[in-house]
Amino acid sequence: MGNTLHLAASRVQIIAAENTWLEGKAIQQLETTAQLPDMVSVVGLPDLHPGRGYPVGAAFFSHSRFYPALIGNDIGCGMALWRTDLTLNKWSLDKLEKRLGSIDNPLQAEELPDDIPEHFCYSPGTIGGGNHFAELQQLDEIYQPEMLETWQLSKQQLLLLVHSGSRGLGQVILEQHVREHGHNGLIASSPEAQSYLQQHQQALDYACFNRQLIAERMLKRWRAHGSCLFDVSHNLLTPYTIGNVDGWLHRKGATPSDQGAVIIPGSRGDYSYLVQPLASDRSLFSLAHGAGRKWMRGECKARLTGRYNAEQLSRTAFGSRVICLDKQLIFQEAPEAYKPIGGVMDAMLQAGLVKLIARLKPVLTYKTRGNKE
DNA sequence: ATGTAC
Repeated sequence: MGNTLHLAASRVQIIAAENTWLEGKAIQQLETTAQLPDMVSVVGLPDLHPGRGYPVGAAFFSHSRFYPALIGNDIGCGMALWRTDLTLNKWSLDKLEKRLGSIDNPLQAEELPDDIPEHFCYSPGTIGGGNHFAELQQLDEIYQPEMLETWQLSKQQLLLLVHSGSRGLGQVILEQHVREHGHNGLIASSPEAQSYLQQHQQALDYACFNRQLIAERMLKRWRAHGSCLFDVSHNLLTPYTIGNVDGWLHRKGATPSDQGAVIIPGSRGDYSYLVQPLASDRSLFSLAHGAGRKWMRGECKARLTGRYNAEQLSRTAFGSRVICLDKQLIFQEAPEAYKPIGGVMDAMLQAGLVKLIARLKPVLTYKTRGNKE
């Protein structure tokens, strides 16, 4: 191949600004992943951070073989943004919080449509743990008013953002895969690959359906109505042709830039940005999926415990509220544990990957009502 | 990340 040298030089790309801070371990993981057999190129996005062996906030392009372990257990995890008819004039924060109650218990069979696939049964209607959340947001700054007209969105209307995935289903799929194939990946033409792709699709479908269940469940508690503006996954595998290579695009915490408008959320105490992606092969058609962790989960409590208690962490600088009765989790998910979203956006703007549509700020975040020490 | 493994 005539362009081997060029390929070798550009096998690992990182989208970053001068002030983007990236953990060394994450870059190391990115470089290690780039060495996997049949890997063509990898891109670290500005929210790149270490994961279990492989980094999060990255896209990986391979040919003839793909790696389910790169997608991880939460196949189909993503963001759904809903327009609602809720306004802060109609409902106080107190009332919204009270009326929402708990959505920690899975919906029962009788609360679900009866024509759904059998595997849509893993804790339906629940958001799960970790960085998952459901959040009411309010428009704060508008850069492209015409986009909001297209969505028939006024400044008073609250938006509902749901970040969740395929719950136990993706976990079962990955576990079975790793048991049988370890981390060697699958030859794309093999029957095993076809089988994984079929299960992967089921997980994508379930994750999307689950986000809809969550949104509808919340709106019902508020006696409100809404409609989904978009639903985009950031953990998925897609067949793709890039630079004349027919291969496989793995996105792990990487938001697609080829599916229309998307949202890049900050931490629960930071802004979120609605953006119009400008698709680019330089970023493997991907964007950051959020702010990216700054601190490891295990160290958050010790780092913050002298400054805040759990109660204080349930209120943010925006005056928004975070419903999270799990004491460990609220420290792990504190705004300080994440990078500021501004820097992530700067890196993507400088790289010409996005055009801003609007800035949103949090109003009420749901994590869990499960009371845990 | 996970109807969590010990």
